[in-house]
Amino acid sequence: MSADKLLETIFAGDLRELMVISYIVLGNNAVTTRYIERRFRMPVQAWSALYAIDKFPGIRAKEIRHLFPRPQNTISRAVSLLEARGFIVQNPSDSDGREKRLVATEAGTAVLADLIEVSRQRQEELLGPLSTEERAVFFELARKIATGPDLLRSAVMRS
Amino acid sequence: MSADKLLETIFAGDLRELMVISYIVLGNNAVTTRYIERRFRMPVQAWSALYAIDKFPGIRAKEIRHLFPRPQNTISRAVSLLEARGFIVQNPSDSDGREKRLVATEAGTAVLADLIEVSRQRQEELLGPLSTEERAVFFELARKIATGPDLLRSAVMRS
DNA sequence: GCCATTTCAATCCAAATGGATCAATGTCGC
DNA sequence: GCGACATTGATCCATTTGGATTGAAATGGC
Repeated sequence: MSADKLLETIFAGDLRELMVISYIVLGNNAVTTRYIERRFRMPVQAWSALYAIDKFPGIRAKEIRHLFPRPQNTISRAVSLLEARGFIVQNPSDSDGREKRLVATEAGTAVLADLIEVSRQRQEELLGPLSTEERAVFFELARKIATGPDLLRSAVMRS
Repeated sequence: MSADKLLETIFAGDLRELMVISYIVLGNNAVTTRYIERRFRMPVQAWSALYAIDKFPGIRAKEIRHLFPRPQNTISRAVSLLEARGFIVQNPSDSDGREKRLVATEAGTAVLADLIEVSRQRQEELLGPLSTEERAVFFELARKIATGPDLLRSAVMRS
């Protein structure tokens, strides 16, 4: 059976919304993750962290998790990598000796600019099939889902 | 800074669409993957494969990749696991000795019914913030993105 | 028909992942 | 101000991941 036919059937089932989201993300990751790892020698979570640090100078590691919900040790390692590359510095917090305030360096901001530019282009490509209005609607609906109460903690899948 | 404030800022940047999609998926995966691994002792890709096999009896391993774009060895392992559990059988193809036609067993169909039900409930929860109309619009736009020409192969991120 | 090339799926193995634990620091009850 | 508990971030280590290779089978060129 052709790929199109297979997809059509899957996207007609009860789980269509989960399926289509999963498909977009798996497909896009295959392209994006590989490219970023090759070009920037950096796992995706490292550049996500750099993005967060640049946007919010002085952010703490645990706050990055609010933006990119990944395991804690993943963030910890990403931050170590960014420091080792000279893209950020970790300043011990004045008010709490456990915390480190993370700040991007000039080198970090510079590499991030390239990352953002290629990501923006990729975003345009990905959203190419949508008109400007559709794109705005899509974002607004996705934002509703993202900020809904049950995204991070589920009643039906409670552990 | 509060989690809400952080998100609001990220969702206002140039990469807002990528950010919101990534946030939904990372957040949902943290919940879903863990639950399914605990309850069904099965990685997500195994139940995805089972879903595909049940929907398309006789499907070949490589075709599953058209539905769930994951590395080839991942599918191969998932199929082995499903066979070891007695959830599918692999019938050598008549027309091509390399291929195996995959078919779900009764046990496979039974466990899949539970998986589908809990996933459907999770889907309702996740999409709770949307009205019925919004949900239909969201799906239609996501489907457009998913079936667009540049999802699986990128010009700006070509490797 | 024979050999080179392609395709399907399994396997190898270095690297990444993430749950669990740990050490250091802070907070709270009294 | 002392002991119990909580929180931050680093590290440990068994498991998983995925790019690369392999082996087996099919296809194509001649």
